[in-house]
Amino acid sequence: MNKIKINEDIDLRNTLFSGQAFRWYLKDDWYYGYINNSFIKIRIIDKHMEYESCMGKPCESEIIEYFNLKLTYKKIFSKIEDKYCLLAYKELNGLKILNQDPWECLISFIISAWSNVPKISKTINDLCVELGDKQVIGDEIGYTFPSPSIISTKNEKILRKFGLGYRSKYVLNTSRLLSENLNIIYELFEKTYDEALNVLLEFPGVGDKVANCVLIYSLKKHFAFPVDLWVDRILVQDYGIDKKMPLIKKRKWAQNYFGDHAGIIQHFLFHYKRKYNQ
DNA sequence: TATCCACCTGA
DNA sequence: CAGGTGGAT
Repeated sequence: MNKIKINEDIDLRNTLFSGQAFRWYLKDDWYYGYINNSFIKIRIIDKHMEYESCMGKPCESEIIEYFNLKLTYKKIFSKIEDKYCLLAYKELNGLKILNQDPWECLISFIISAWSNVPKISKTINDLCVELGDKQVIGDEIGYTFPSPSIISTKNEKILRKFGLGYRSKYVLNTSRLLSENLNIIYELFEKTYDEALNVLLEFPGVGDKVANCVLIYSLKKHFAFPVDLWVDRILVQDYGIDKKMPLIKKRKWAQNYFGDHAGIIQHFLFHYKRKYNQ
């Protein structure tokens, strides 16, 4: 059994089921999912993460990167005085913001538009089962997330069968744009938040919310701040922001208020609101 | 620039 | 009605 020593607390349930990733599931005390598009099972026992993957992928360094284990949350929140942030941090200790694969993340959040977590997960899973490659760990079967060139060979009608609905043409056209050169999104790691945001907004089905999700959940832009329905409620109900304020203004207000790690704070507030508040 | 609404689908 | 976007006004 492979093991990684864990220094900070990790809460796998809150981390993997807080709406930032959609393909993890729990079975027999193990969490099954994908890191860099490779099937893996993990669990935490006595300050160690135990894992089993297929043929050495993902490797230890990829897992550490995926869970952002080098980032010290305590340090980030020690500079925060806001009471809601501190409450969410206290209640959700061990929640991590993941570094997912940007391509899968981009398509997943395009699919997430005006939907709900169970349906998003089902749709993505159907897509992978139909178009991805099979991977096996023990008795469990997994499927990789299909590449842009594979999705590009399909048409809107086929994608609708997977339950994508009107998002089908967004997924198809975004895939087509990236099928020639997927590097366009991996190059965003090197770009600033604003530059990367503007590149993402060019893709069909990607607005300010989806782009900011991709930036915070896969491209390590901690300043990114997705304003969805729940975060909007938080800003209006808890921070007294005018409900009528346009979405982008709300986002900028929050980034200014919360600072460099606004996106990380956002995820704590978001998950806390969903879990404990109405 | 700011508001309005169609767009798939399943609970 | 649900974790938006794009197009029109």
